[in-house]
Formats: sequence, C-alpha cells, structure tokens
Amino acid sequence: MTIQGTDKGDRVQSVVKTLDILEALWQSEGAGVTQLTERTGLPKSTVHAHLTTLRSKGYVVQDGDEYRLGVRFLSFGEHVKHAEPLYAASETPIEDLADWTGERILCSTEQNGLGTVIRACDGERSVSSSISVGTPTYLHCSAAGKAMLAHFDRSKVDRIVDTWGLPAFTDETITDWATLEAELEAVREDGVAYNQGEYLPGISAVGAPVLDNDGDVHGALTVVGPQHRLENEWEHEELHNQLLSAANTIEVNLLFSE
Amino acid sequence: MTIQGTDKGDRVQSVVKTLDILEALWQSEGAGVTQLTERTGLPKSTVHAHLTTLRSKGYVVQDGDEYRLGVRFLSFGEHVKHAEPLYAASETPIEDLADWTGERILCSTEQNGLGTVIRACDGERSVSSSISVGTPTYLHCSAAGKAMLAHFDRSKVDRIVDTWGLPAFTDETITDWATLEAELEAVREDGVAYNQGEYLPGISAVGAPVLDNDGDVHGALTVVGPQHRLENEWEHEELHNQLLSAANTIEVNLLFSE
DNA sequence: GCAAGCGTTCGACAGAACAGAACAATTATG
DNA sequence: CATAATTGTTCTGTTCTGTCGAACGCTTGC
Repeated sequence: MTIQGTDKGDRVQSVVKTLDILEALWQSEGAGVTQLTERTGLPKSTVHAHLTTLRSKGYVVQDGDEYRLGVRFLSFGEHVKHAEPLYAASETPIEDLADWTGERILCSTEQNGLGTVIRACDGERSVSSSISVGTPTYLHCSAAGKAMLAHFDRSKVDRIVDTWGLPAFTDETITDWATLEAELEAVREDGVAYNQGEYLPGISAVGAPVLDNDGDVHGALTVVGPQHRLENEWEHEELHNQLLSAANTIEVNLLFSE
Repeated sequence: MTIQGTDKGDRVQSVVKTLDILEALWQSEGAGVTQLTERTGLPKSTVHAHLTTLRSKGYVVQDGDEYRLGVRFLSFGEHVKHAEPLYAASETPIEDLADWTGERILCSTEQNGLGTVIRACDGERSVSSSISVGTPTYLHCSAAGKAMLAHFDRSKVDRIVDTWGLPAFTDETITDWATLEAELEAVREDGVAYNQGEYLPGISAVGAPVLDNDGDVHGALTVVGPQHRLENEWEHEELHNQLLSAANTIEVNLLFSE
C-alpha cells in the first residue's frame, strides 16, 4: 500500500516523477520499464529517461531487463536512522521489553503526520507482521500513533487529520473525529494507547509515548501481538508498568544524549 | 567524502540536481538553504524549489531553518537491504565470527563498481571505524573489494578501474594497475585478500569472497581491526580458516535461499 | 535602530523535459 | 521456421517548466 501525500508544493515536476518511479520500484522489488509506465501512468520514454539518470548516479541498478533500487539508498536510510536520537536511546530498553513480553516491540517516530518504525525487536513468540523498520503508518489506527497524537498540540492534530484523513483499514478503524478525540483523551488519562485490530485484523498493540521534559513528543514504544493474547494479558497492570518503565528509560537516555 | 560518478547519461537534469541536494544533505546532518547553495553550486531559488518538492513528498523535513533527510528513506534502505540475499544469509555467520575474533566484521556487496557494507557486527574489542552499513567504498583499497575484484571477469575489472580509477587515500594505497593485478593474482591463490592501512591509516582488514556454484561473486566477508593487532594475528592460519569457513557457511545459506 | 543574514517569493526567458512514433532485440505463437 | 507481439531503447519537434537573479519579509546580532 502506498500512502498518498497532498499534492501541494510540487514545484519541480520532474522530481515528483522520479519519486513516483522510485516508489513504484520500491513496491515491486524490481520492475521493467513497461511495468513502471503502467504503475506510474508516465510514458515509456519518460520513465526510461529517469531510470537512465538514476542509474548513472547509482540510485538504481539494472539487472537484465529489470530495474531495482540501488544500495545507495542504504546509506541514506542508515543516516536517517542514526540521526534520530531515539534510535540509540531505544536499543537496550526495546530488547529488554522484547525479552520480558516475548512479543514484538516497535519504536516509532512521527514525521510529516505519519508514523515510521525506527527500530524493531522480536521476542520469543513474536507475530510476523508486515510492519517493520521503515514502514510508514497512519497515526489514527496504530497504538504508537494514538500515543503520539494524544500529546501533540491540538492544532497539530487538526493539521494531520486534515492532511491524511481517517481512512478505514478494518471494521474497527476509527473513522470519525469525535471518537478519535474521546480516545485521545482516554490515552492521556491512562498513559497508554491501544490498537485493537484497527489496522490489521487480528493484530493488537499497546503503546506508550516517549516525551521530553517539556512534554514534547519524541516518539512511541509499542508492544505488538495477536489480538486474543494481548487483550487478555493487558488487563494485568504488569504489562502497562513494564511498557511505561521502558518508555521512561528511553526518555532518560535521551536526556543524556543531547 | 563523496564519491563522484561518471556523468554520462544525465538525461533529466532536474533529477541530477535533486540528487546532488540530497547527497549534500546526507553529508551534513541537516543544512540550511544557503549552506546547500554553497555545497551544490546551485542558485538559492533552485535549491529551495527542489526542497519544497521533496518536502511535500516526505523525503525531506524542515526543522526551523534546517532541512534534513526524511524517514521515508528508511523504507528504501530497508527494502534494499532485505532484497539482497546476502543480508539474510550472513546473519549468523557474521555474529559467530565477531564473537570468535572479537573484531568488527563486515559483509559487503558490489554494485556499480563500488562496494557497500550490507551488514556489520562488532566483537568485544572492535575498533570504531567510520565504515558502517551503507558506506560506499572503492574496491581497490579494501579487503572486501580486492576479494571481489579477484573473482570478477577481467573485462568487469577493467571497466571498474576505468570508471573509478585508483585514487590514493594513504601512502599504502595501490595506485597502479600492475601492482593491483599482481595482488589480485595473489588473492586468487591465497583465497583471502588483505588491506594494510590502504584506506584508513592504521586500520587493516582480511577479506574472503562469497561465491556461488558458478564462481560468480555475491559479496565479501571482512575482519577489520587495528593494523598492529591484525597483522600479528593473521599469521596464524586459524584466522584464515575461521574467515573462510564463515564465508563458506554464507555460501551454503545462499544456496538454500534461492 | 541599523545591518547582515536567513528562508522565501516572483516573473520572464531559455532550454530542457515530454510524448509519441519508430527502432532493435528478444520471446511467444502459429 | 516464420510471424507476431513483447520488450527496452533511441530520436525529434514542441511546449511547458525549470531556472535564475532580484526583491521580499523576517529574525539575529551589533
């Protein structure tokens, strides 16, 4: 699934086209020119011209009749990861929490109104979800997203909902503002946010925000697991405490890293 | 340090400009418009137009008066990593080798005539080198590079040397073709390649190629460490054996993954 | 309060990106 | 085995757009 952005500020249209091609390439682990013309709606020669340029710079490689993303993007990706303070600060806490819960733990951050997983760690009985490092997600239908939204300024929340809307992914997805607003208020009271199969059917999550001293949001920490298992266990306060404690450890780590 | 590519096939010049801006941004963990203007040689308004476009697509974020690479690149980076068979195949062998040697172990691949580190693992007494996952490197001055070059077709080696040349980084760097050719022959005989401070002063490495059944190169595995320590120890055949054994394990893993 | 720096906007011109058709090279198909 | 239908690639004129320098607010430091 691709997440479509608002199309404001497309000053340089060739760049938009190149990005569309790269995104199509990203979704398809290698594709030919014709395949990319269908996916992007651009004429063959245009796609070809862009691919040639990208290839000459090493951002795309050609394997016979297939083009793939080049390893050059690896350096960008690693750079972004390490530039994010959360990445270093979350290493130990996330591992400990994965050991303790046995579930999959994610550490996410917000950018441009979307969430992105920065670091992931599997526990013994982890579900293999499609959400892994680098995956962009909507905020209104994820535990991490709701944990962050709950601590944003009201104006920022408005802007995000305005930009991205509240699209439904399952029957459980919150699609109206009133329900979301009530839930965010609950998150602020409980300290943790839930996701009960609102994005992927059968997959639930509990999330806690990672804040700094001023109350600004750095990101969120999430425990992901099968709905039946997690919803039975999160009744126990112990899961909350461990989650909040891990989030707090990250917060402390962040203090010393800056 | 930026690695400059050959400028053939710049069909879409706006794309080249955008990539230049992204690379400048990559080297500087956040920069302002003026700073990017100086670094790229492009006029301020052009840089701004490109940044606006990149921002609207989420590939760049604005923090006050600074622009940084966006987390969107994380998804590309992870995609590239996981698309590379070596990534999964090298996980266990690289960890075991790091434990055994106590040194830093790298697993690299070649693309476009340059090497790129796909996976890294630290041992107990690892040196903290500037080479980590995603770093592009020249092949003629790295152990991994020489291990790979030694098993490429002659025509491919010629093309690579033609494209990238043999630039010097230290006094030890091989800068002429005759010396390189002789060394590649030695690599084929020994099975392993050395780097004795040829890229970073004081840093040495031993590398072994990862081949498939047809003798085609998949990548290389490298032990990196301080020159004095590594050069004393690599006299012992034990290091060779462990390195070659780990490389071989990866080769076997690759057989089963395809 | 002035000046220097920043990011941002504007507008006119040159030139570059675009689209469509034609090309070569390969694979399917009869 | 020949033909047809793909593929990726090349070519060329036209038009639209990317470009650039100057001017604009705005903040920061003197």
